[in-house]
Amino acid sequence: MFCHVAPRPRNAEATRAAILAAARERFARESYDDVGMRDIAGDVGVDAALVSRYFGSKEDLFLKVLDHCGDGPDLMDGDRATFGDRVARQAIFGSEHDGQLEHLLVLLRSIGSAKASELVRRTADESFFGPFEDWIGGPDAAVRARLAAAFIMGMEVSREMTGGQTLTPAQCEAMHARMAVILQ
Amino acid sequence: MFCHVAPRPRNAEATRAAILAAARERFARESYDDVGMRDIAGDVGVDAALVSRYFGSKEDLFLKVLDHCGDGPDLMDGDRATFGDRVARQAIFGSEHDGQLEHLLVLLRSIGSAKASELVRRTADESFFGPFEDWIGGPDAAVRARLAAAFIMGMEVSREMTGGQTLTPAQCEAMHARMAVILQ
DNA sequence: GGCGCTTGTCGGCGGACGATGACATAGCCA
DNA sequence: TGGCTATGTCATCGTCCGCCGACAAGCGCC
Repeated sequence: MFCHVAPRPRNAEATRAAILAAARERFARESYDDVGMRDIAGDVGVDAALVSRYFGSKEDLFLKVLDHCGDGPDLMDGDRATFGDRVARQAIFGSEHDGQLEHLLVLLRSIGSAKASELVRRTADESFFGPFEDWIGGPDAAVRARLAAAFIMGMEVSREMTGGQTLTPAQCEAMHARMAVILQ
Repeated sequence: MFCHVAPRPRNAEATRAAILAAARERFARESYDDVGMRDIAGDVGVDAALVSRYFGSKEDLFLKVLDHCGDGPDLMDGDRATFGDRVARQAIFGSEHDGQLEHLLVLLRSIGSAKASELVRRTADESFFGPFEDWIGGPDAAVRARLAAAFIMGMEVSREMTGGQTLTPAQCEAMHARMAVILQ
């Protein structure tokens, strides 16, 4: 029997990227404290020491993830007109991969851990709120960006806390859509 | 020199209550994972082993804190008519002791830690959302309660993440007040 | 083929944590 | 006063974590 798994090709660049992707996924699903270097390394299929070697410390890795928040699908992708409906659906019903909200989830999970919170505080503005404000545009863009982000994150929190047993999701979505319209 | 601090009087009931209060304070400020038994014990001025003895495990202590969420000042105290303004002010500007929002903060901090999150999921409904729905009243109380709670928590998250550098808090508050009115 | 650099693994160190059982002491009651 | 129980402390265990230095294995080059 060949009981070995296929060994990862010796490609530092690809391995680095895979580690970063796995870390991003983990940090979007669990808190900074709950994610261990061994977990991330296990996802990729390498040793935990390699993660330390490539990214220095856990803090540095987390910062790298924050830096790359602009990659992949974004909640700013798509038509402005359908923003409310689109985002409300994801925030309230979730999605198998939480695609567009992944960046916000990373920020959200950092709440609590003093270390991660501090790191986020220094980077959230330039890496997320700035582009978001620009995308929203119009008067009071900063205020409306923060209100929208707050509402989305709060909805995520609420959904996780209650496990989604609200009996009227349609009304929830309708109200959220209305709120989004108001913010727009 | 009398270099000893005044020893705590031997009163199990009072000590128990002090531990519970300190734990509640800690859990409202830091995440479940970041709060250590030694921290709580240190706040009260007792040994960490005593906390374990009185409350069993850290989980049990956390559950006790959740049970006593109904004590003290509550966000449901006060006139319904001023609910939006009052809560918006605390959520956006904060307060030295975050008085009325303390319960929500405990719930909020649990996000991330898989253990705490699971505990909250089982108790949030009956200990918080239930009374909140009853207090709100009217049609779709459940939906509106969750929307309001989500918005408040999201605002807390946002405030902590950005460190409160938004330049137009007055407009923020005005918008939140309008939102509260809409929900009401 | 053999050398040398890159890529990755292994074992372990030091520290923090929750939990536990043995021990000390204060305060009450006879 | 002398003992007894409630109250609190101390030392320690096992576990998990981030991190690091030493080692093994692949791959290009002469």
